[in-house]
Amino acid sequence: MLILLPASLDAQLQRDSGISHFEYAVMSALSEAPQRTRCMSELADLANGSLSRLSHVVKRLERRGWVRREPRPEDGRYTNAILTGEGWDKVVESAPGHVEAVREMVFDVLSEEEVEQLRRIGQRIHLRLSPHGMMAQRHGQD
Amino acid sequence: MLILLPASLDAQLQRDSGISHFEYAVMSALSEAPQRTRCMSELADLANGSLSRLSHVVKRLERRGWVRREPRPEDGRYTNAILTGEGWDKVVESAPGHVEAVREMVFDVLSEEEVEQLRRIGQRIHLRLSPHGMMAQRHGQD
DNA sequence: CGATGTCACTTGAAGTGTCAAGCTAAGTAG
DNA sequence: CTACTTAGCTTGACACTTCAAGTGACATCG
Repeated sequence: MLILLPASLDAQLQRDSGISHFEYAVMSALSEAPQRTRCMSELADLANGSLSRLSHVVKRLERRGWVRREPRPEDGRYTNAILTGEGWDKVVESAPGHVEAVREMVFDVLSEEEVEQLRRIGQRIHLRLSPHGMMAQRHGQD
Repeated sequence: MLILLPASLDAQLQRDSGISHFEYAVMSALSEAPQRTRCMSELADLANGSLSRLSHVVKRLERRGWVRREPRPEDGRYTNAILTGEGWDKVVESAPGHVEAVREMVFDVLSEEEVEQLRRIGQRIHLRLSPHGMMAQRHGQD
């Protein structure tokens, strides 16, 4: 399940929208940000990827006209990635299909009770894996 | 969680044993087979990968001395992949660390009850995603 | 003011995955 | 026996990820 589910979700996005799940995550994170803008390192964290990977991907998204980059005015070390109008349209066009796929693959086959159980289980495992979760480990509490 | 867990498991294997999760799955599937032997297409299914990907990976495993290939005697279209002695040792050496990682990341943070819930939930989603699961769905095409 | 350090990011090369095309062995029809 | 089809697998080109090294902007210290 841990292999098939991510692969299936990736495949749906690739098939229906021509983008990878990572690209979707990046554009989606931008679409929810104030000014549709975030700096690269923040974006890398949100999309769960390395800065290097993000840099390559944003270069491709820029080439496709969905994102543009500019240095942050008050500190030139930061690079702001900004979702363009076309990028916004792309997210709006891709999102419903992706959400529907998640519903079909996951929520449709579970009862309401199971959804709640999965939420708790996922939360615990996620907490254990996130950097913060490692801290809490010794004190055995969440 | 769906992003972090596979990534963390991959990272553990890469760090401690120098192999990818897919390579581990391939060698593990061979180690459990009669004669430590399976044909390529069967192996691709078991490891949840394409035949092409498997072919490339087995070529690399062969170069590292962990697997060898030979045509099946009674039907030359099939290629048998066979785990070597060294390959067996590699699996035996890698398995405990990987099993322990899964335990730490998943089972340690869940109660017995939650483990049982996760088993049921995983089974349902897996069934929905596997080719057979699509059939079982009430004739709904997508 | 210049040297040094750090931070945020980019780049190029090497490795890996994917896709389409090709190869060989076995089966089938005339 | 020849021609065609199918099954199982391999290959090569291209795209993506990763890793190590590099760049430029700002901060600090003498």
